[in-house]
Amino acid sequence: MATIKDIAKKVGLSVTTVSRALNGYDDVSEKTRKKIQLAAAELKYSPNVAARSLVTNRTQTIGLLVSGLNQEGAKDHFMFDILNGLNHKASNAGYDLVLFSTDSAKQRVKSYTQLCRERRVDGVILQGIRLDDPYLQEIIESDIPCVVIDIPVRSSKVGHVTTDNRQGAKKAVDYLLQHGHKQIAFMNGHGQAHVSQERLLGYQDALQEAALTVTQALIYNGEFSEYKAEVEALKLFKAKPEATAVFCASDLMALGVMKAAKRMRLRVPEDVSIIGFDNITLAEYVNPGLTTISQEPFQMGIEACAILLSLLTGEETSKQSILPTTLIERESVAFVRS
Amino acid sequence: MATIKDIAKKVGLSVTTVSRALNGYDDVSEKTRKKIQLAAAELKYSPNVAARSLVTNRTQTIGLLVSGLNQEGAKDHFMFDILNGLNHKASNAGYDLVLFSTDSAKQRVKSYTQLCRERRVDGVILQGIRLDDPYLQEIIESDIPCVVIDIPVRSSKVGHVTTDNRQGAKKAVDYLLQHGHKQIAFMNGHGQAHVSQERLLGYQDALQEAALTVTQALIYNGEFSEYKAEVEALKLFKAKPEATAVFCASDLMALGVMKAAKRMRLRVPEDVSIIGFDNITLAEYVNPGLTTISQEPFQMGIEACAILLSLLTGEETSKQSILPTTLIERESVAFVRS
DNA sequence: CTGAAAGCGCTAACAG
DNA sequence: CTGTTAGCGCTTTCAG
Repeated sequence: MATIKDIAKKVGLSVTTVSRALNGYDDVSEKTRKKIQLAAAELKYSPNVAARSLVTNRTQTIGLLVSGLNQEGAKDHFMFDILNGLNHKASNAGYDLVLFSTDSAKQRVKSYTQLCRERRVDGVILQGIRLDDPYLQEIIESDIPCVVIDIPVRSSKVGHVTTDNRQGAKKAVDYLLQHGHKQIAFMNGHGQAHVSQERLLGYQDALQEAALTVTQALIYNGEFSEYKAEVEALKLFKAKPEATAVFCASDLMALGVMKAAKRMRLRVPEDVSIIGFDNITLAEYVNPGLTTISQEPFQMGIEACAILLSLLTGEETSKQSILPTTLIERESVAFVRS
Repeated sequence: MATIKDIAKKVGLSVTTVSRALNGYDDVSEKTRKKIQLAAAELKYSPNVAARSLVTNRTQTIGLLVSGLNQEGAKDHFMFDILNGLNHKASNAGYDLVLFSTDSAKQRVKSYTQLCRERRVDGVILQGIRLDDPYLQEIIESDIPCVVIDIPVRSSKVGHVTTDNRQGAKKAVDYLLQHGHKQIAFMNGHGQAHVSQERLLGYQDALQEAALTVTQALIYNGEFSEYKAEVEALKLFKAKPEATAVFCASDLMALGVMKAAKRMRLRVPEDVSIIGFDNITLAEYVNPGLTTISQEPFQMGIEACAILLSLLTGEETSKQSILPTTLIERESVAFVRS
């Protein structure tokens, strides 16, 4: 593999000049630059980024640190869409993405900070991390520029991007309210997700605004899992047959709830209305079509990358971004039967 | 950021000893090793992989080179599943994944070989590359170990993994034949995909075995796009109303064909039977459920990584892997009306 | 406009 | 068991 030295030898110049010519410095005559570029091409030269970053201390690499990357993620394509947005923005800015995935097993070996330091990533984007994650605090407090998705953290070297979950949840419940529902159950995710906390607040906001009382017995946790939600919904439908609607904190869970309804011989939306959150692809294809609150993971990826990039350049911009939601009307919500 | 030198200074030993202690060489006393490890922890030392790879010439990094990574890919989660399998295997082997994504625009700037050389990836996995890709040949002929997905290449430093597409396609058409269909259309992808070529062969095999003639007028190309397939299917249904079944080279295209059928007021499966390929998540949720040939992208990722790893260690194993398919029966195929 | 020299952090002979 | 030395490929003062 040709090095800068080989080029220098070939054209009879010093490595310094070659380096500067190739990096576009203007203190080199166009004539020699041409000569050097030609030689570089002939030798099929590629710069060695390892050598470069050893001296510059920058790697032009962004880490993507994901917890719980697995096949489940194919159904809700949240992670994939974020990756896409990230990649889109990052590659345009000349950065490459390196993927760090962890799970509870691997965490014990290396902390997130370790992972990032070893690879000397210029910055990192965190996704799918729980609030009680043992390594979250450490990396936030480190000097590694990072932006975390769906956890509101605030510090000089940390940004975050999330969806307006509270508002989104309120929209969903308001919509149910407008359809005459008064006994509205809530299938939430779990307590260690910030989005769940927010969506719970939105649920409460809506009910309170409608002068309805929030009853704990109508709130379940489906752990963001389709199957778990189905199991919980079965309990719900048995314990609270008076519930005429359920707001689900994710579309995947909404699918689980629909399955439960079917098993209980409850028709959607005639007997029970269901509204989801996310607007995953399945929501559109499923029968009946799932009414839901859409969020934009692709855009989140874009924004996350933009914030990180500004963190890297030291540019003074907003370090947070909260994206709006929109209600997507389909067929899973109906007016309550009188 | 602490270096090996800082540790050496702190414990009063040479950098060599520190290096060897940390890398688990056995020619260092357990006592000094302990001391060094302690000092390393205290200084929050992380090895600098750039420096290391500069001398070892290995980066412990695998490149994943994808063409056409975009949001469409969320629906068929092929890429995501592969990524998952890859990541699973790679991270267990101590490799990190770096993502290179290209599209027709970016390709002109840097060849795949360039990309890989600069980052000095130890090996690379190629996915989503068309047969007529201008840079495919170059990287295959380079000395970079690589394994390509869904293109059969054979050379000492190149492996490949794919699905038994010909056999899979034959299964699909056989199944249609068993249901009495004789006028079977084929919605293929495009000519620059090896899988399309194979699936076409499988389609022909089945028809010939049944002593039916293959008529070009029943074969369309949907470019693996849902929308394009819908448009083409509309033409098909108009031009060839005698067709009672269509085999689609991807589930996504099958969905497009279903939409076209609906627009033509053709019922699936009563008026027209449809069978897909891939077994994407949607296939199960759609109505009617889509009968299809399943392949295992996650497993492909695993195998691809395994082959690459063996290429890296120079281990002598098979450099190719062809995965079997299975027929998934759902509701989109019926017996032909007599 | 060009070159010499130092050094980024690490590993790897080779001695002792 | 430990240390000396050289060098990976590159950028970056500092001189000329």
